[in-house]
Amino acid sequence: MALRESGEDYLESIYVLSKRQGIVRSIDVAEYLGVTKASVSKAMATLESNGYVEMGKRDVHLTERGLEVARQMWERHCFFVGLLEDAGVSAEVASQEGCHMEHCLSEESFEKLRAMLGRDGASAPTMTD
Amino acid sequence: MALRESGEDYLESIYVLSKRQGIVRSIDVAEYLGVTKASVSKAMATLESNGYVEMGKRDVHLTERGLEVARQMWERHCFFVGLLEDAGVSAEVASQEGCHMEHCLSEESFEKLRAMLGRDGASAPTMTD
DNA sequence: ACGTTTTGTGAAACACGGCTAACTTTTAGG
DNA sequence: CCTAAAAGTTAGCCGTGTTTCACAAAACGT
Repeated sequence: MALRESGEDYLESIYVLSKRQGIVRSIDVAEYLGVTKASVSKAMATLESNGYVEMGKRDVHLTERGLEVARQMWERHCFFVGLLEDAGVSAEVASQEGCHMEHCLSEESFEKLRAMLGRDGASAPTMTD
Repeated sequence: MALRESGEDYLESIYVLSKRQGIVRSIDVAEYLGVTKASVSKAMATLESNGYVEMGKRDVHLTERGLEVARQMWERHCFFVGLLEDAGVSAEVASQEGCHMEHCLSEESFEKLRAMLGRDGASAPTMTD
């Protein structure tokens, strides 16, 4: 089953939160994404059944497969946020809007775009985003 | 009621088709977007009740309000498709993916991005897209 | 160790945006 | 004209992703 935009967002947030705080619980994801814990619970069940995450008693973590997606999303997030900020968009708005742009492109198109714009990760947002 | 991504797509397609052929019928929109005529019928009812389109007996046309949105979407479409094509993405893929990117940014952010990348419409796709 | 608070889950509902199928209305050919 | 095809509408369904509300389970302070 293919990953949807919302699934990618959940994976990305687990990735970011795990770098920030180590162990990630559902409630952390809910707060980070601004959804209810029930939504996270349901989403995690789906992601687990598709092999993207594993759920312990009180934590969630990415599988190899989930990590790959999460890293890719985060990389794109950084790219688009950086691009928008360089264009003069506020950090807050850039972060919000970059969140949507990161799901629009195929891997191939993204790489081509990044190559052309020559933003090879040097200006990635900090982990505190 | 705020316009969703799909609503913007409908408006944009009416705009493009009206330039191409003058009068636009629901069936034309359905074919252009690859959805059923039932879907178009439903969407038009919503768009009409929100003042974006007006429906005659056998045609649909944009109101002032709808036209403004449609033009803006088309402008962004051209921008993103051109950008991706310049990056080496095929016309077909660029058109598909640009279709999604055009809904991600606020007016303000888009203008800033366009200003920075200096693509002031010179390389807009042709109307036959 | 007990009770309270925090966290997670389950059921039911909703909005959205698609679909099919059946129907009506309009158009157009013979 | 009259009928057949094309276009439009309506009703009902589905999948996705939310929500709220009630409840279960775990963690924690005293």
